[in-house]
Amino acid sequence: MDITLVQESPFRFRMERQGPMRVPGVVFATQDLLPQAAGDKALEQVANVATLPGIVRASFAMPDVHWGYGFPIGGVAATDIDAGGVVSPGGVGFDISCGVRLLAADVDRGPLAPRMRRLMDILGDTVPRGMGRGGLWKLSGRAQMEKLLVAGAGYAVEQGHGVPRDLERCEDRGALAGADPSHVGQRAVERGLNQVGSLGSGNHFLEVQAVDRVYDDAVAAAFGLHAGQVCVMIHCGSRGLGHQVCTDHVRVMDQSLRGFGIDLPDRQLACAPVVSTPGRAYLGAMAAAANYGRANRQLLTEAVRHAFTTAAGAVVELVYDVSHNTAKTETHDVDGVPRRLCVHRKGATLALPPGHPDLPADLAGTGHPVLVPGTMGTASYVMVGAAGNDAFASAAHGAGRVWSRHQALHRVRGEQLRAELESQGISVRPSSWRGLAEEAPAAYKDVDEVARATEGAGLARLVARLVPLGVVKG
DNA sequence: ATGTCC
Repeated sequence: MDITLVQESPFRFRMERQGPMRVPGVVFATQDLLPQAAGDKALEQVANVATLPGIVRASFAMPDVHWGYGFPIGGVAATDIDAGGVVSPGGVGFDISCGVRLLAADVDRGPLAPRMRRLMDILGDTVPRGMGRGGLWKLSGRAQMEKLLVAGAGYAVEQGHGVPRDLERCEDRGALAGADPSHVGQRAVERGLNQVGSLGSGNHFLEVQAVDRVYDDAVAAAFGLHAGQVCVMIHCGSRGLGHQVCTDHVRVMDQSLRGFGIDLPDRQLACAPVVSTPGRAYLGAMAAAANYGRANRQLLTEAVRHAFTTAAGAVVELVYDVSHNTAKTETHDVDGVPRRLCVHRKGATLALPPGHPDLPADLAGTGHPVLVPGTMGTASYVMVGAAGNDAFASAAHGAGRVWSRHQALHRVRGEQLRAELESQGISVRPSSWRGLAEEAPAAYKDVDEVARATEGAGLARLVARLVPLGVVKG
């Protein structure tokens, strides 16, 4: 297909429907943010997604869009469940329920400074990270795992890992509905037993940050944030369990495609009707893995609280926890008619507008928090859902890669990067030099530009900018 | 993203 984008407005580009595309493509970006490298396949993936059975409105891409497995990362696609719409594991990603949790401390960066070294030492010693290596909580076996897979962060809190108030500030109150552990295979369960409360690797991290700037005082106050305040941002997912769930169900769907008569431009878009045996099985397993990811972030919160209490006598509260790799059943108006949709958000954050019934009561008038992690040398953003978002209430989830991991390794040395960050006053506790180099700030788009485009496109509004003080790197 | 190949 010949991919041509037409600029519709300053932050919105349109890809006309052609060939097997059932809907157009829509990319929210500035010219500078569009994938431009020769051979970049992200926009081709936006077009491929537009061919999926049952897709409605458009195949959307957020400002941080980049190439991924089947779907682009930063892609949003909704299918009509009652009109043969499909669910695709590639539209969620291998790291099911990968997401971000933001915590706010009752201390500002100035007073914390003398305690920062000790705080980072404790976090560095107590936050499990890297490949394998275990987690904070070892589950006893499948029976206990199934409770966690159904109740997510709620099960962790019930078992003493956190306080009930935490759940008030979790998307879906900490548990995605519809989890069916019977569709989570034994290998997935075994991989997950010893990884609850672990960061993993790749782009996952735990950062101590400070609120650098507030754009909306009222919303920031509703979120419990003010300028100068110390925060902690946790970015991680469902580890080996989520990966195994994706692998297992992609295989099943790949084999069932012919039976459903589904023709795809890319085998990585393997999918099945939501209303089908493999479709329901995947969604049940996906929700279970999503809940594992949420419990994972709940356990890591406990390590943060311990470190802040010990190093600084400070109290840490949950601002919000969002997943940015999910497929959720939601009702949206399509052409003026309410439809039950399967909304895939792969590297995209739920961004409900003020007044939406699914918001926590104390944020009902504010809107859904949108957490946009940047890079360890730049900044991260807190945004809030806005009215008029036609991408099914979705927004960006991060900066978005521009260099492949291979390119980053070729151009950056981990030891040198750490020295540069330390000289900027950013404390770094890596798990490997290679992993650090792959995540160099230069490997990413400009997160300030991504946040500006996200607001300009009407997807979400700016609330606060956070800057890193210390990085515990997965 | 991932016991970076069962």
